[in-house]
Amino acid sequence: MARRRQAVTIKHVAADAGVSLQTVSRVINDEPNVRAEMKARVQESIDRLGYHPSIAAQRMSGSRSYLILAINDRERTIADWKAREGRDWVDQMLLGGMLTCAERHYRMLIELVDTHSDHVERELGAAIAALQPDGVILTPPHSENAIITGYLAGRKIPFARIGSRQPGPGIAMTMGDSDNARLATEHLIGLGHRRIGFVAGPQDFSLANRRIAGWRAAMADADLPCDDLCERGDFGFESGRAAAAKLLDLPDPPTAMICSSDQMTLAALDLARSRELAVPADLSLVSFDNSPIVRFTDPPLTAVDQPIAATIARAVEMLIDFHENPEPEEPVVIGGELVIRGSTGAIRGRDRR
Amino acid sequence: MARRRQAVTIKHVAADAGVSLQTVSRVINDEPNVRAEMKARVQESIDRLGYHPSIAAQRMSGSRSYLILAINDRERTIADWKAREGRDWVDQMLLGGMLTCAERHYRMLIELVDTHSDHVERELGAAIAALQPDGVILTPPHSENAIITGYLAGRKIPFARIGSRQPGPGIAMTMGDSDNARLATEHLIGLGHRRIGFVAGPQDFSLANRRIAGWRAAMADADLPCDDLCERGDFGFESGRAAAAKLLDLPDPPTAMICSSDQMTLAALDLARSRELAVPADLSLVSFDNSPIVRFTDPPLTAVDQPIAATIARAVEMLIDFHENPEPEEPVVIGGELVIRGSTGAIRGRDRR
DNA sequence: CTGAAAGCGCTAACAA
DNA sequence: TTGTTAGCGCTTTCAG
Repeated sequence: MARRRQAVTIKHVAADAGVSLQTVSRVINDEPNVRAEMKARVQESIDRLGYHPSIAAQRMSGSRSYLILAINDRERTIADWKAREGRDWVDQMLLGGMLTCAERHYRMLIELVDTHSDHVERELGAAIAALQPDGVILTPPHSENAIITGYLAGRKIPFARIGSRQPGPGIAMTMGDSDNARLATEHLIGLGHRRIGFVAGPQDFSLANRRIAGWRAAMADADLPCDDLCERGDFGFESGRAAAAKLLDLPDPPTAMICSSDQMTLAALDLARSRELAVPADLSLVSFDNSPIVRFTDPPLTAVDQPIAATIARAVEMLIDFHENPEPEEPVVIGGELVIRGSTGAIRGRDRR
Repeated sequence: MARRRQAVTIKHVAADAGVSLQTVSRVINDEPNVRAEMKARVQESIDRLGYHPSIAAQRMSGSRSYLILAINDRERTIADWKAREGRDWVDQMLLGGMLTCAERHYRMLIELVDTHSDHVERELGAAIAALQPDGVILTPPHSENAIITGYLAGRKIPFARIGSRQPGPGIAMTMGDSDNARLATEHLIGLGHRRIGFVAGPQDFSLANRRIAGWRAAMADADLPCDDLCERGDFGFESGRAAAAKLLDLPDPPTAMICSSDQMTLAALDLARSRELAVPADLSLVSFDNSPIVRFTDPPLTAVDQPIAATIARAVEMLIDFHENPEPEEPVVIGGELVIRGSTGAIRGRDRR
C-alpha cells in the first residue's frame, strides 16, 4: 500500500502563515487567546491552501473524533431493507442525523448490532474501539439493553437512548408514545367509537407499553372499558393479522382499532377486507409510523407520525454539546402528531354484521 | 474534553503475550512470517483482552483507513428523504455497501455533496482530508462530474462510478441501462404494442441516454418507428406528467409507455386516470426503479428493478481489492430485471378514444 | 498571547 | 522469524 499522506497538513499552513503549529491549531478549534489579526492571517492560509484537518489525527492526539455512531438492530434493519416495504426510518434517521452532524463538522455513521446475540459486547466493543465515536445513538431495542448501556456508561461515552424513559445513564428520549396513543384514541372517541381495540408492540419495546398506557388513560377518561381490547404483535404483518383477528372475534368486537405499526395496520386492513368489513364504515383504523406506503392503501391510513428526523437531530446536538450541557434529569420528549386520512370515520353501528 | 484513551491498545496485547508490538501488528494484519505458535499466543491475548485496533491510529501510521465513502447528490437525496415517497435507493446502497464492508472490517459512510455548486471541490476535499477513505463510490450525477473524478484520480484514491460507462479513471459500473430498456420494450412489443412511448431522464444522467438507445434498438429490431415518441423529464412527478401529456397528445398516441422513474410513471398513471384511459386496457405502463410504492398503486406497476444493493456491494469489493486487482478495462455491468405486474397488458385497440 | 516538546496507537523500514 | 526505531498529523501540556 502506497504510503498516502495528507495533501495539506497543519505544518504547511503554519509555514505558509509564518506561525507555529500551535497557533494554527488554535485557529482551527476556534480557541480564545489568538489575536484577531493573527487569526485572520492563518485563516487566509487555510483557505488558500484548502486545508482541512484529519479527524484521525485529531482523534489520535486525544481530542474529539467528530464521529457519532448510530446503532440499529441488525436483524430488523436488514429485514426491512430486503423486504422493500417502504419503511423509511433509517432514511429519517439519516435526514435528522447527517444534516445536524454536518452543521457541526461531525459525521454520523450507522452500525448494525445484533441485540439477541451473546456477543453484543464484542460487536459493540469492536465498533467503539475502531471508531472512538464522541457519541452514540441507541435505537430500540438496544436503548434498554443493559449490556450496551452499561458498556457505554463504563467507558464514559455520551449516548442517547431513543424510545426509552428509564432512569439511568444516557439521555432518555421518546417521541411521546403515551401522548400519541392518547391522541389516536381521542380522535376515535370523538368520532363516536366506544369499543376501541389496541394492537400493541412486543414486550421488549418499552414504548409499546407506554402506548398501551396512553390508550388506557384516554379510554378511562371517557369512561370506556379496555378489558379484553388489547392484543400484542411484533410490529410485523402476520402478527398484526393474528392480533386483529382476536379482537374481531370478540363477542362484542371493536368498531375501531389502533395498531402500533404500519405493517400491523395493513394486516388489519387486509383482514377487514377478507371479512367484508368496510373501512372506515364498519371498522376505523389508526396506524403508527406513517411510513410512505400508508398514503397508497385504500383507504389511506390515518396514522401517528413519529418525528424520527427531529428526534435524531436533537440527539446529535445534545451529544455534541454533552460536555457543556450534561444529561437532563427528565426524558426529552419530542411529540408525534396524528395525520388524519381516510381510514377513520364516524361510527355507523352494527347493521352489517 | 477528557483525554480519552483507547481501553486496550496494541501495547497491552504485546505485554500480555510477551512479544513486541510489531508481532502483534503482524497478527492483526494477517501478515506472513509469523510462526503459527506465536500467532496463536498473540491471538489468545487479543481475544482475552478484547482488543480491537483503532482505525485512526491505523490510518495515521500510513496504512488503510478502513473507510469507504459513498457520495450522493445532496439536493436530490434530501428532497427524497423529506418527500417520504418511499424511494429506498439509499437503503439499498446501505444494504449492499454496509454488509459487504462489514465482512471486510470496513465501514461505509455517506456524504452529501452538492454537484451544482461551485465549491464541489471544497466540499469533496474536506471530506477526503477529514476521513481519508480507502475508496469512494460516486453515484449519478457525480459519477461523470469531471471536477470530482479529476480530484480523486489526482489524489490516487480508488473510486467507482455508478451509472457511468465513460472511459477514464475510476471503475465504471452500470446496471445495464440499455438492456433494461430493451427488456421493457420487448415485453411491450410481445404484448402487441406498436406505438411505444419513452419518457427519459435528464441529459446530465448519461444512463438516461443509454436507456433511450436500448429502447430505440428494440424498436428498430421490430421495425417500429420511434420518431416523436421520446420525451424527457427530470425523474420527478411533475416533469413526468408533462412528458406523458405530450406523448398522449400526439396525433397517433402511444398505446404503451416506458417511464424512466417510478415518480414519472405514477404521473403517467395519474394522467391516464384523469383522461379516463384505463391502465392497462388503454395504456400499458412500464416503470423504472421498482421502489416500494409501485406495488401499492392501482394497478401495481410493471417495473425494471435496478440492482442497487448488488452493484454497491460489488463496488465495495472492487475498491477494497483495488491494489490486487486494479481497474477493469470494460465497464462492470450488473443487469436489472423486469418485474411484471398489472400495469402492462395486451393491446386492445383504440375503440375508447 | 505565542511557541516548543511530548505523545496518542499504529505500521513501515530497517536491523538482528 | 522477530524486534527496534521513527514518524504519521494533531493537540495537550508547559514555557516563554
